[in-house]
Amino acid sequence: MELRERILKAAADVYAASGFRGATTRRIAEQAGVNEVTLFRHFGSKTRLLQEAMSCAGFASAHCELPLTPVDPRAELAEWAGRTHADLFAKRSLIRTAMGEIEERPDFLLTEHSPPVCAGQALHAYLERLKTAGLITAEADCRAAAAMFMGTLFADAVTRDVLASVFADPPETSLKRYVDLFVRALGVEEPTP
Amino acid sequence: MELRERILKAAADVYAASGFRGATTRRIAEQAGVNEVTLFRHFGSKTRLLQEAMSCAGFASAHCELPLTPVDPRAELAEWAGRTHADLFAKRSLIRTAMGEIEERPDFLLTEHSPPVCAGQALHAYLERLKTAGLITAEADCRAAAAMFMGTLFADAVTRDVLASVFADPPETSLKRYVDLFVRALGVEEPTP
DNA sequence: CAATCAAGTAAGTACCCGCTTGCAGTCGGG
DNA sequence: CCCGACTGCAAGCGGGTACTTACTTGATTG
Repeated sequence: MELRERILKAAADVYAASGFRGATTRRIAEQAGVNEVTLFRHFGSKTRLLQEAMSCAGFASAHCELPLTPVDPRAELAEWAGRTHADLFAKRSLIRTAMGEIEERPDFLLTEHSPPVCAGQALHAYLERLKTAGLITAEADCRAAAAMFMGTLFADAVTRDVLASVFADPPETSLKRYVDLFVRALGVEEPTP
Repeated sequence: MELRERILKAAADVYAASGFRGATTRRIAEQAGVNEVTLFRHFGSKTRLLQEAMSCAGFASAHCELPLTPVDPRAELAEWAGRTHADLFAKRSLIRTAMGEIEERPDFLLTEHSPPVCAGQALHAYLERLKTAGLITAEADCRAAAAMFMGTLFADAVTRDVLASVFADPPETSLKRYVDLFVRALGVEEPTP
C-alpha cells in the first residue's frame, strides 16, 4: 500500500512543478522511484493517475473553521488568517499550476471544493454571524467582504514568493496589517479588556 | 510588417490558452495563418518567438495612473479600480497561464513589469499621497493597504470566470462594495458635497 | 526585363511522448 | 514446492515535437 501512495505523491509533485503536459510518465516514475510500467499497471493511464493524485493530494478541503459563536472578531480573524494563509502558501505551486490549466482542462480540477473556495465560504458564514450578533456594522456587505479578505490572502500566498519586491514584509507582519485594515472596514466593536 | 504582428498575436493567444508546452509551432502557425517555417525564419526558435510575444502582447504595463493631487479618494479609487479590474480581467488567461509556469520558467516573464505589479505600485504611491494630505487615517499601513486592495482586484479578475458560485454579483456591484470596504478601512474623510 | 527577396511547400532528422508487450526475478501462502 | 501475484527490465510502436534543408512561387524593384 505504500507504493501506491508514493506514486500519487510523486505525480502531484511533478504536476505542481510542470503541469499536465510537463508531468510525463517517465518523470513521475523516476520521482517515485518505480518503473514506468508500474504506473500503467496501477492506474491504467496518465490521465487517471493524475486525476487520482489531484483528488487525494492537497486539493481537498482543509481545516478552515471559524468559531460558531464569535467573541473576539479581531483575534479570531487573525488566527484563522494565519492558518489559511499557511495552508494556501504550502500549496501555492499546485494552486498556481492548476489555475493556469483550468481553462484547458476544466473537468480535471474540482474547483468548487478547492481550499480557497472552502475557506471563503467559511469566512462568509462567519461574517454573517458577526453581523447578526451585532459585532460589525450593518453597512458591510458580508459577501463582498469575504471575497475581499479571501482575495487578499489568496493573492499574497500565491504571489509572495515570486514578487519579492512587492512583499518586503514577512508574512506575519503583512497578515497582522491585513487584519487591522479588514477589522476597520467591518467596523468591528473591540471587546473591552 | 503586418505579418510579424499577426504571428506575435497568435503566439500570445496560443500561449495563453495552452502554456509553453502546449503552444506548438504548428498551432501558432495555423492560428496566424502562415507556414510553420516562416516562424523560424522570423524568430529563429519557438522560445525566442514566445519571449518576444510576451514582452509585446499584453504583459507590458497598462494605464494605471491615479491623480497626483487627490481630491475625492472614494471617487478616484472607484474609477481606478474599474479600469484596473477591466484590464486584469481582459488579460486573465495570459496571467493565469504565466503564473502557472513562473516557477518552471522564471526568466521567461518579466514579473516586475507585469500589469498587477505596476498597478500595485501606482496604488501604493497614491495612498502615500492620501496620507500626507491627511485624507486618510494615519494608522493605516499604505503598503499593506495597497497589497490588500490590489490582491482583492487581482483575485476577483483572475478567478471570477471559473468560480461562478463565488462571484454571484456582477463586477460593477462587487467593485463598488470593495471600494466601500476599502474606504472605510482607510478611514477616508468624505468630502462635503 | 532581370534580379531579389519574402513566403509557401514538401520532405526529412533526431528526439520525446503515452502506452504495450514479453520475459525474468522474487516474494508469501496453500 | 509450486503457484500466482507483483515488480523490474528491455524493447518497441505510432505519433507528435522543434527545427532543417532544398526547391518553388510570386511580387517588388532596379
